[in-house]
Amino acid sequence: MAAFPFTIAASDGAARTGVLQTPRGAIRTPAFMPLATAGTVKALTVDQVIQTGADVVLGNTYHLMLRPTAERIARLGGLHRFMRWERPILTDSGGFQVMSLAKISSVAEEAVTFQSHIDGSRHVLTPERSIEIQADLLGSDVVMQLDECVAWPAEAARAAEAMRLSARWGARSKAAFGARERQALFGIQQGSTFPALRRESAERLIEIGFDGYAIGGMAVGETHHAMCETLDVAAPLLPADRPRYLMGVGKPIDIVEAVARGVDMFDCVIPTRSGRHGQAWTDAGPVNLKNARFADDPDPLDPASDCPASRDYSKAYLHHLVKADELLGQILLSWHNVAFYQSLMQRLRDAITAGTLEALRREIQAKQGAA
RNA sequence: GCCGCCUUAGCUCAGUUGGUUAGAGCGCCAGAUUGUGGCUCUGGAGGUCCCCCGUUCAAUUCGGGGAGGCGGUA
Repeated sequence: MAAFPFTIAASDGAARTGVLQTPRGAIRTPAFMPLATAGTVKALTVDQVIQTGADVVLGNTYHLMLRPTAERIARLGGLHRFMRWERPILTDSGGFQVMSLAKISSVAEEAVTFQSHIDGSRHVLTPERSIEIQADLLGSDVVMQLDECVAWPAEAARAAEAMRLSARWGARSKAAFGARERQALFGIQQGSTFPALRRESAERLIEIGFDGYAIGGMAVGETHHAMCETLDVAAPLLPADRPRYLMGVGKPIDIVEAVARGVDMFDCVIPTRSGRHGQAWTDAGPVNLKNARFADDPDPLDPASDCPASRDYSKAYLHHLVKADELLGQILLSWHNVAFYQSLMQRLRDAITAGTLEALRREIQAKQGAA
């Protein structure tokens, strides 16, 4: 397969900054991918997402295969045209959502079967079908292999079983994906918090050979400390010349610590979901705009921001919108949060280039550490 | 004027066959949320049970009077 060029422009300790070049545009790393689960970054227009500085968004096999179905999206010209996002899209394989969302699911060697959370209908997802949906029907730029993600905490034997199944599914995914010029396939490391399992997983994935390597099985309930300890082991096991993607992470403090350990890509529900629930992420940590103390606060969230949502609306107004359950409250806070996360990534990239990551890390630890 | 019904938390209402700290929903005040069910969950504060008198060991509950509200009727 033709790997997307990944150029590392600067390093600072284990951290690195660079560009993953795709046919639909550059992804500046470290990168944060807002979630466009159902073909939309919830509450935001494509223009707003672009304004925040996002290079890539994440779409979801599980949701889109159920509604409106992958075949319909294919008939309508693929996911990019469907949602009017012409930049890169990374799609998740559906494995995680089957675990976390489906009413009933069972995992077998051949496939995972589950019942839709939407209407209870039964579905079967194989590694090959997940590749077909992502690569052929949705037209994803970065395709993720189907994997099995175990909940935390996990017994070592259970984690090993899921890790090895994920590796076998990785091989099947690679075979189904074949050689493609304009799309990339990422493998997913599993193994919970067990160093030996992370090592075995990495070895199996590298033997198969992927365009990028994800660290899965994190952000499933483990502590920040446990995540950092796992990353200490897991990240260096993955090829340094390929992008490393930590799936589902996280809070600003999580992202900073992962970047310092050599991770290049992230996705997380936090900025958009917490925005819809009245929470704004700021340099001083998360604030809940529902709190009565903002009722008379005339200042914006961040007067120095380029984002209109951060700069032009008072906290008193945002408080009112959230309390009144107005749609604009969800829109403005989602917009602000996605912009804040993109700003954070830009600061990380700049700090790595300047060799000052440690200072930024300490600053964010001090301000966001308790969050 | 007369008849009937009603008055319990900020709001809408349960309830107490008379018996320790009187409840719910919503609202309010906070918290949770990590490869998104626009879902949801968890705490907390808040009451002169309309007022007065009486009966009773004990009244938000029973009786009488009063005040306010709603409906009907002259």
